[in-house]
Amino acid sequence: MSSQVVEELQSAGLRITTPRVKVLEFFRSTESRHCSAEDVFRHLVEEKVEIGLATVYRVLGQLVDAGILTSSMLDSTKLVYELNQGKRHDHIICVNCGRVDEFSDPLMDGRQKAVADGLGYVLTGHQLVLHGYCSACRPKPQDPVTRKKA
Amino acid sequence: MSSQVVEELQSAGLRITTPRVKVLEFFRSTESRHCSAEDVFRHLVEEKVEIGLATVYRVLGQLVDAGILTSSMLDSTKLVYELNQGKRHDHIICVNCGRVDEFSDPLMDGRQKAVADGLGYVLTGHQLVLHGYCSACRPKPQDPVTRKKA
DNA sequence: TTGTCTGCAAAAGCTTTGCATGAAT
DNA sequence: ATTCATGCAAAGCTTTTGCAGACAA
Repeated sequence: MSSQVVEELQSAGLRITTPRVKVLEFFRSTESRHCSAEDVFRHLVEEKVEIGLATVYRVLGQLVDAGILTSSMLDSTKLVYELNQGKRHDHIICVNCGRVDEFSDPLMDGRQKAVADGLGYVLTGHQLVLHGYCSACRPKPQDPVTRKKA
Repeated sequence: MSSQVVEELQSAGLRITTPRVKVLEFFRSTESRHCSAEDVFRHLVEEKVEIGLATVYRVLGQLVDAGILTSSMLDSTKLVYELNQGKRHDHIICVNCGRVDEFSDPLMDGRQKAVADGLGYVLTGHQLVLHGYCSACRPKPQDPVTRKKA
């Protein structure tokens, strides 16, 4: 049980409990940055951690409140959580394979602020997800289907 | 029963039924452009229309498929529907009073495409909602709370 | 008539909550 | 010893689906 994780929980004012440690360790160890509550739950159950789904939801909420995780609605059906690495970002998701990439673009932020201003609003935040075909899924020039006959 | 609505349904290839007519007439008559299924259902029930919530959902889906309505997730808990007035747009919602405004900004679209390109994606769509304080809800210069003492 | 639609009730999918037990400090 | 957290089951919300009866064309 990583002491880094323990310290992180303590400085967030959270008691050290198995569910909290395991959930946070999971995020620190997994390749897949974006996980739903169900994803986390299944992973932990596979690792023989005794935990309830309701607890996973509760812990995820606490970690978000503590600023350790962030959550976002990537697909309009469920929340996904990821480690908060400081820099705010938005997501782009491949409509074919589900791959998710992150980005942050000051010029886009500027446009959002300008649009809000123009409508008399003081911008406080936004929710943005781009959809498209990632480089692996989009038709390529040398693709048989799209290549023109000689 | 408006013949305009009837024609609209017919050219969409939909049979003329009471639920379809009533739902569409509701959108053509209401001030509030953005309504959830529940909103539509309650309004119709108040007007003594005999209709089931499941039917409202089915009809809304059909009208969206027909391009007569569009739907969007403004608050991450439920879909809202609105008349499709041709021009694509995004929304900005007041975090205080819930007011919704619409906008469309070519420069912002340009940034989205540029960002997608930069990540190797072919952009196909997006989901965007801005959040902020509308002109009525934001602190104004002459506001007692914010005005500096002389 | 015939194929489609409706209403109702039940179910599905994600998330939250009530409650008694159990663990952390 | 207290206080807080957990697990389970039940409930909440939005949306979908199964089905028998009802309706449009």
